[in-house]
Amino acid sequence: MLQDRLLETAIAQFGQHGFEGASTRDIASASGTAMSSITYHFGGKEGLYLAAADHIALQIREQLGPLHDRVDRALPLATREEAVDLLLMLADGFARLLLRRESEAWSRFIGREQQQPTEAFERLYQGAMKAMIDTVLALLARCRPDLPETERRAMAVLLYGQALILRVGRASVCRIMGGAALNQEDEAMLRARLARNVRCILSEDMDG
Amino acid sequence: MLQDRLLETAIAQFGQHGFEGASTRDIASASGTAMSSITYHFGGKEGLYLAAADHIALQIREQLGPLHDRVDRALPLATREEAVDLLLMLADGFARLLLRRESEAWSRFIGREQQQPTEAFERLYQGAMKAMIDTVLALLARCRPDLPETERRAMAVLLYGQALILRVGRASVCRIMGGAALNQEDEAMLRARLARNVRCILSEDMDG
DNA sequence: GTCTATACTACGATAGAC
DNA sequence: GTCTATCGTAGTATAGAC
Repeated sequence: MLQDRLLETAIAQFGQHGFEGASTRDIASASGTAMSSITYHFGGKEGLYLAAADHIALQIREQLGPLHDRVDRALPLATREEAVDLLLMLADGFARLLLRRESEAWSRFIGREQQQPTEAFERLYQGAMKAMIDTVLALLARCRPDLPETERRAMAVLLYGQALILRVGRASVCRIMGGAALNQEDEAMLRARLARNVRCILSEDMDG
Repeated sequence: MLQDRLLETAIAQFGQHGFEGASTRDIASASGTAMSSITYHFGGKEGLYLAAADHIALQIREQLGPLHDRVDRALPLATREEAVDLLLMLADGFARLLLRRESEAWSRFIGREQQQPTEAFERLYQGAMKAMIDTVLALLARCRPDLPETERRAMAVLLYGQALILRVGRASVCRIMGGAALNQEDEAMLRARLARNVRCILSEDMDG
């Protein structure tokens, strides 16, 4: 489908060069069509950009939806220990997603929006991120009822950062791990260490 | 100084719009000069970009240098507990830097280079990041001699992520904390929680 | 629906006046 | 050193053919 091809190309190009750096001519020709198709289907460059954001939100929902649903269903009846396990599952699912090559294109797109939010960020947030964050906060409330709400929110932020760095700071991550790219063992170790961190933080001495 | 004014403007504009999105005309006029000054002083757009990267590395060294030196000097004689405290100091210094408004401009610049490394990343890494990472790894070796080297590197990555999210994922951080911007209490809580996470991870049960 | 042709704007580089 | 003027290229948008 022409529209989908344009969207995929747009995500890659906008992610790589930014909104202003990407050119509609290039996006169109890389999709095997003429530039004016973009005007026709999306109304222009900006319409294409927003449609790309919606497309990304949809992809993320498709990727994490099943896992997310499973966690949401299990949450109401979960004990504290089960909630810890659910959060570990969710964190690992997210980490796996961010380590996959396929996430590179759209994560660049999101990365730009994080630092420079436009209307597209609102679509990404409402379309994909909000539900996930709410679930994480609910899980944290179950795991650490001893902490004030604000501190649990801070925990969610820092947890999010530990996963996000795997994609957003990839250049540094490779340097720190000591190679040009991440190999299988690096990825396994990062995921394992993330799990240990989460477990450790969630089971921290509750007098604290 | 005209050069410095151009560099400051360039960091802001390159960070905001990317290399291709930023225009030398705009950078020049925002610096109160003509575009051809860029050609004269930096040889062109690319020269300005690389000089901007060097300028950022210098700024970071100036900001974190004193703290970093203090830690480096204390490290050789530090006990495990003292090493934990040194790492906490370093992490908090980094977090404070990333929470400051001034870090916004150059962090956007670095953020782009992280996902799309060019020669500028090499300069940033060699000029500012490498020394910091080495110190963190040395501190981790002191704190957690029980862990294999690779796992300590993974720890460094995840620690780095927890600080970096404060700047790089700011839009999400604000949403999670529940406001349009971070207020004093949010920042204090994020820093406190980061410290608790670090202490918790470093003092984790050493059986493994 | 998709393409070609064209209009208009803005870009970076460069030459030359001061 | 800094500015103005100009050149060639590349950007988006749009009208109209098919």
